Amino acid sequence: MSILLRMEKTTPKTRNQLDRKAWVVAAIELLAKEGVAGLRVELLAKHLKVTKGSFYWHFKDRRDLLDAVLEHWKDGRIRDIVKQTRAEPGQELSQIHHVIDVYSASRSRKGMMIELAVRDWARRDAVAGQVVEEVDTTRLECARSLFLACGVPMAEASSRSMLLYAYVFGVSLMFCDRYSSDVESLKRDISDLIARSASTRSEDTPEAR
Amino acid sequence: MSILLRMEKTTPKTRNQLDRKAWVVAAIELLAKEGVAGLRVELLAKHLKVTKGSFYWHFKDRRDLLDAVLEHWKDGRIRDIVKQTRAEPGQELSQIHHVIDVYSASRSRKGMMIELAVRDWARRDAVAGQVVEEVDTTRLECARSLFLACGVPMAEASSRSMLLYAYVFGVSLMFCDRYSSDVESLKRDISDLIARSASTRSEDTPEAR
DNA sequence: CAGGTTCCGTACGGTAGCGTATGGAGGCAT
DNA sequence: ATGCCTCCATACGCTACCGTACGGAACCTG
Repeated sequence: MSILLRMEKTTPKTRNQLDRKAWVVAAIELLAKEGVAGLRVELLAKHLKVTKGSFYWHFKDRRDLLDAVLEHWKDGRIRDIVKQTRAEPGQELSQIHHVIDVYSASRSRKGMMIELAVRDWARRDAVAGQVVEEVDTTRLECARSLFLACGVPMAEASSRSMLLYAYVFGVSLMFCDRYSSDVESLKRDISDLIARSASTRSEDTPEAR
Repeated sequence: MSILLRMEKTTPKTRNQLDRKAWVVAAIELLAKEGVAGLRVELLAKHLKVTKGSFYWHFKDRRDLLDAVLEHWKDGRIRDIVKQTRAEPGQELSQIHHVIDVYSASRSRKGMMIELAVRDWARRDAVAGQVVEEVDTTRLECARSLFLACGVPMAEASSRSMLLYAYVFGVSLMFCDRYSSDVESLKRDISDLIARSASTRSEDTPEAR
């Protein structure tokens, strides 16, 4: 009966059957901690309390896993972007600040660790590079549209979008904790620097903050 | 005779004797290409046309090499910082733009590859983290003094310094080539955004570059 | 020239990781 | 119950790498 078949497929809790997604999720976890070079099959299997015999049933080889990781990450990121850059009319400026805040390393540390691991990976792997490029393009377009909605002209909206994402990635691999005593206010000031003209662009209050 | 001894020490061209520095230089080369995980003893020896028997005479183990690489990199970076942030009075603003320009990935690509490799390394290694922190602190202080010389108040000078370096590192691991048709003008605009208030801070010529 | 030192090659044991082959346990169908 | 299919364990060969032991060549010193 196909009904019973589907019931088993949808609730495989009776046995701890691993599927591709479970492997990919665990792989991303390990990727965040150890980097691509540390993403090894047997180590990953140990984390999942199984042997690699299971792995090579679900995946052709290690590269197959890596590709699946990239696809999974790309889909999740792109879904996240459109969710975080969707602003109510008039709320675009605060939404920009929100985006900067979300990516601020201290907040979602785990997500940033994955991000940095993937980006370092992308420096030497063409497939990863392609994925990062697609994610970047989507992010930059979404951020730019936010700036445009604030009245920022096109060229400057592009510049500020690039500055925004380059900053959040760059600051997450700096050690700014020891540099300033008050890191929070420092990051708030930088957030204002990146988004400033979006508020002062209304042709008045040049000194307003 | 100590004279002959020193002559041989200073001109060891007769034989291709390798010293620690030669190994470290080659190691940094490999580090830029493959990352820390790819910095392996036997592979490095092959690049130098010798065997690892030579390596283990000059170094206690692999970690000894890594520490030497970090020290060498740190010294070079700190020397470079003071050289590039030393501005003639009145030339501080253009010097800021120059610093941004130098770190712009397209220029000194190799140096940035090393930089990114070290920073990714520093995310998982305490010693590398300490080195990066020291370099960052020095860089931020030097950049801040440039902003201060432009008349920027203390808090904003700190913010803009952090923004500057976070940007140059962040943008170097993005793929902005496909995003904008004119990358050069885009980067120039961003450079202006980072340094802008330094010029408008003189309470006149708000439209001047 | 004899002896010591410096520097490097060779050979070895040991570990970790990739991928394959094969068997086996459990669920599912007839 | 029997056979098939799914999923995983075990065992194996292979490679790459680390670190050590030892030998030898080139050079210096006396």
